[in-house]
Amino acid sequence: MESQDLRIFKCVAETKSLSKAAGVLGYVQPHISQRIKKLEEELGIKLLTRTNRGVTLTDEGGALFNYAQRILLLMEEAKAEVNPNKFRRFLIIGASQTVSAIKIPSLFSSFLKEHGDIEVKIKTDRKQALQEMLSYGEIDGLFLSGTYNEAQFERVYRYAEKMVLISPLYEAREEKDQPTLLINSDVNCIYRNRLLEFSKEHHIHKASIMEFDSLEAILQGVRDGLGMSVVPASVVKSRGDIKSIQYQELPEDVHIDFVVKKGKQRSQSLKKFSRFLGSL
Amino acid sequence: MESQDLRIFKCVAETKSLSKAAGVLGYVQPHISQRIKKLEEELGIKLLTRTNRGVTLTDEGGALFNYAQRILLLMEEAKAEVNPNKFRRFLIIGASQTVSAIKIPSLFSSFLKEHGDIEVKIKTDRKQALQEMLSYGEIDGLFLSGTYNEAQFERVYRYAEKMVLISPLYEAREEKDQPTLLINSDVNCIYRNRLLEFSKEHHIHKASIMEFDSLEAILQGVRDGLGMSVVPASVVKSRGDIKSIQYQELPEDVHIDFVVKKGKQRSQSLKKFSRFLGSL
DNA sequence: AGAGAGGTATCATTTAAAATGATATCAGCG
DNA sequence: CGCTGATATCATTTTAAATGATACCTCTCT
Repeated sequence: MESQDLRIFKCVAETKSLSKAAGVLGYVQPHISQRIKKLEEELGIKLLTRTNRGVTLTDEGGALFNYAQRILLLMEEAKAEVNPNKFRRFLIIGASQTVSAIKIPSLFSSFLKEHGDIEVKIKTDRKQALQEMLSYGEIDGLFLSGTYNEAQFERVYRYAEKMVLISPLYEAREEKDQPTLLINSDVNCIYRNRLLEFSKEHHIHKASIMEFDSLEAILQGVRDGLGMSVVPASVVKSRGDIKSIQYQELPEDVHIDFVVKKGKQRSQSLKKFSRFLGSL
Repeated sequence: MESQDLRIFKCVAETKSLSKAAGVLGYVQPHISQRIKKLEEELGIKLLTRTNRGVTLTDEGGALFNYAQRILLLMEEAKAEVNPNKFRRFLIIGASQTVSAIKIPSLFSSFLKEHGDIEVKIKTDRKQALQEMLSYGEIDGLFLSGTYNEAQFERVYRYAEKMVLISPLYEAREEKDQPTLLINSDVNCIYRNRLLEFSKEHHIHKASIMEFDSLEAILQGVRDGLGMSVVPASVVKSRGDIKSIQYQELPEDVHIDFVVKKGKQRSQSLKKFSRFLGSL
């Protein structure tokens, strides 16, 4: 009985299927079938009852499953103990408010479904501060948009997001010559810059500007008729805000990049996360 | 990192030597060297410091050693839990008083040096009773001498032992026509029978007979001048009894056999014990 | 009843890893 | 200096893992 047998068996127990387990582990189904068979022969006991729609654990299989979990966890722990830098099981990922608010929650929830043993922390800060953290190794990776220090960082994933210009509904709108611009206080924020650009394009010169450091505050400001802003499309689309806010899609996409430090040894967890992003 | 790597590493840590570990595990030395090297590369850390006379653990190696012990123990536990009959880690061995007194202690002490995880119990009883126990599966194996039920049992090991006729020193001897015979109360005891045979050979017909069920009692009886007996040579040789007892080696050896039940599935522990006996 | 979907089992074959054998290297010791 | 007793390297063999093709079973849908 090798630890690999336990990994395979654990996966079979969890998926309740030889073929599903094969899929998850990246093997071909007959291999799983044979490994389990061999394990059963070695232990001298049936671990699974095979049915035409999957398998279920026998009592002994259940007992082995418990042990398998404990043993495999201990092996992970051992690796983490011996070389914490390489095998630690948590990730610290940086992201701006706008990115973290929208994409991150769903992203990590599906990541964690596959890798339940990895802990994830999100650090939200200004783009510049986050880059410094990544540079000093305080965080493992960083979601950002726009330019970044390409000498130091390396992009491992990119996705595109629509931007929308949001403004108050007519009823809520305050009466003024020029609208107020509600922007993020981070001077590197791509949405902030897009809004300022937009105001130039439309010759809104004397607009008053309010800075916020939270996305929620900006949205509430728009709802209350305070002024207009630019945010990721998914912010308004994923909420009930469609009724309380008027929005208009901007023609170009914003690209969100996930970058890591160049040259640095990547932890197992970071590798898994990168692989996960690549598989999307 | 596979469990096999941990087994190898554990053995290296215990023997403090790659070549010794290779010997113990039945591998060739370069293989151990490569496995450890690969493990170190995988973990990204040195586990051993190599010297010209063996190896010592680094701090990280020590940490891994702790985990390895726990993990491997858990794996043994898992097997024992899933199929207790096959993987239980204790043996119950039967032996007559005469055998158990002499050979067993040293035998098991060296067996346990190699297999510290196996528990051993010795059951001492009459030869017939022990054979019944073996037949009913109450014991795993049995040391005996002379004939046994060959249809049911199978010999896996045999060793020869000298017999000695012991008698009191001249000073202690009681004055009688015929000596008293001190014999084991087990009618199947080979020493008992040898003594009775001896007495016939020497035409000692009217000897009085005393039966004892303990070897110690017989020895003490001889010391006290009560009479003569036949015991394994090692009994008198391994003690300080050479001065208090007079002895004479008998010409033929007695053969002690270790037998197990035919056809029965042998537990891992029993297999290990048989292999150990074979290696003597 | 027949065809298809979705699962497991079997088996011959390929591929990768374990294990070996021969040999090199290094340090200590008489 | 040459021997001993240890580890390292490397080409080779042997063994085990993994695959691909295919068979088989049972349930479902038409």
